[in-house]
Amino acid sequence: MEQDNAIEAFAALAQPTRLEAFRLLVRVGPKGLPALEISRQLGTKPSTLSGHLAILKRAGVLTATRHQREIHYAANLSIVNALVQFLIADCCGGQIENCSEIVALLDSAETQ
Amino acid sequence: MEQDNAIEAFAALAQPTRLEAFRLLVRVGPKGLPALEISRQLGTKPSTLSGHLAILKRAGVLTATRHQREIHYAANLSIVNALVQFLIADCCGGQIENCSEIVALLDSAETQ
DNA sequence: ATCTCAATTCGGCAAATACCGAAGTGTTGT
DNA sequence: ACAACACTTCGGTATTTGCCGAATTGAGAT
Repeated sequence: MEQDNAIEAFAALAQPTRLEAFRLLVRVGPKGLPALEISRQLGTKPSTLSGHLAILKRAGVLTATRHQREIHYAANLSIVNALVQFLIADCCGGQIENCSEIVALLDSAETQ
Repeated sequence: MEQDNAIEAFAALAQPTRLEAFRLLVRVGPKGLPALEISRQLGTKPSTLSGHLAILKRAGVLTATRHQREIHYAANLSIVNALVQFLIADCCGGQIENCSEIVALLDSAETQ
C-alpha cells in the first residue's frame, strides 16, 4: 500500500454517507447490495449516492459486480488490513518490545 | 466509537502531511517529537503544521504533552484498534463463519 | 424496435479545506 | 524585566467537496 492509496481510502471513509454505506455493506456480507437498495436504505438520492459509490470503488473500498440490470456493491474487507499495516509499519522503530500495546489491541480486535 | 469520531479520525488521516506526521510518530514511538522537529523532518512551515497537529490531536490521533518549552506529540495507537472495531462491527450480520477471511487478515497483521 | 428500469454523468452553487506570512501567546533563561 | 524560543492564531486566497435535478447510458423485457 502506497501513501496515495491510503489517503484515497481514508478520504473515501471520511464522509458520513460513504462511511454508512461501507458499514452497511460490511454487515450485509460478501453478496453486497444493488445501488438503488443502498440508496433507499441510507435515504440518499441515487445520483448523489452514485458519486459516493464511485469514490469508494475507486479507493478500493468496495467491489462492484453486475447481476442482470443491477450492479451489486460489496465491502472489500482486505483494505482494512492493508490500512492497518500501513499505519503501524515500523512501529516504535521496529523494536517489537515497545509495540506490545498495539499487538494486544489487535488481539482483542480479532477475538471480539 | 461513534460515527462522528470515526469520520474525524479518517479525515485527519486523509491528508498527506498529516498522514506522514502520524506515521513518523508511530515510528518514533511513545516519546514522540516536538512540533518544530516534526515540521523540520516533514519540510512544512511551522504555522501550517501547527494547524495539522491540532486537527490530529482533536481527532484523538495524537497526544500532546508539554516538556519545558516544547510540546511533544506522540501517536495514539489505540485509535487504530478503535477504528478497526468500528469498521467491522456486525461483520456479515454477526455470522462468524462468514468472517473467517477478515479474522485471518487481522491475524497476519498482528504477527508482522 | 420499443419501453422500462438501474445506474451514471452533467451543470451549477454553497460550504469546507489547505496554504502561507505576519502577528500574537506563553514559557524559559539572563 | 527583558530577550529568545516554541508554538499557535489570524488574515486572505485558491482549490476541493458535496448536494441536487435533469439528462444520458446501458441492459432486459415486451
